[in-house]
Amino acid sequence: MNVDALPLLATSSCCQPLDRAGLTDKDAETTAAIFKALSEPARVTIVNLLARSPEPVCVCELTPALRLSQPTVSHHLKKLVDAGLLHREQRGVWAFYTLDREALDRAAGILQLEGVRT
Amino acid sequence: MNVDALPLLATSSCCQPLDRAGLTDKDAETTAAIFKALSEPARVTIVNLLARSPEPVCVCELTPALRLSQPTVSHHLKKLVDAGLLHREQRGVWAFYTLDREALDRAAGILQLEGVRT
DNA sequence: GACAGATATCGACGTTTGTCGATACGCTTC
DNA sequence: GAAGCGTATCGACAAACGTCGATATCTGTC
Repeated sequence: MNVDALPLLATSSCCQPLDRAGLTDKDAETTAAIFKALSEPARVTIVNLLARSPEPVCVCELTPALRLSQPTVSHHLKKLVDAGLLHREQRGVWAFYTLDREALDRAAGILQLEGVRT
Repeated sequence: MNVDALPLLATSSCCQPLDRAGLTDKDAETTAAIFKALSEPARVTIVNLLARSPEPVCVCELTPALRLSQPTVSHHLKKLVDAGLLHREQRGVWAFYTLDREALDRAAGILQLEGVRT
């Protein structure tokens, strides 16, 4: 199986807590790439808009909300899809995007350490 | 109170779930900045090393582990401190760093949506 | 107070990234 | 199949970033 072809958040080693032992260079790279997807204000806003909608959201609705050009919005959407956080769905000429809430959950899991808390 | 002078993860509006309404441009910027701190493999490795240690860790221990130059490691540590994820402690000539586990928890909270799950 | 060692800051460099205009692609309709 | 529309890709550019060598700063020691 070609892991590199999958969205980051679908790979097997992507979502282990940050306090696990034996973190390889590749693991660190994968984890960093996931958070890099969320490291731009425009992409945070996209996730926010999708998180608040129970239905898939059209690009034609995202573009004016972000006040960015259409190619730039498309660029950010691709980054989020590549990271595994969003799903794309074609409806006629329109493209609709959905937030993968489970993927977001798994990303949160990376930040939840296993150690006993006081 | 000058919020800008505080570590990101200590500001009041930093850690609200990503599905809340009324996300401003500034909120998106703050949230993105937090994840940007975790968007580099070297910094992920630093957090991993600190998460696995119950004691503060010396820079002199981090530098060889990261296989990066001392100025570069210092640079990454500063980024993580500025984000509010790490604390710095001076012990003689040595600098020790500690992971702020509560800050990491709050960062995880951003990714945990409040909506009812199916 | 001069010295030695650990860490932070500075300056410079190449790479990556966000942004946009222009253009290509895919779908629907006539 | 031609035209129109929504979206993705391409090419270019400026800004941001990671990296390192050189240097400054701070601390403890003699």
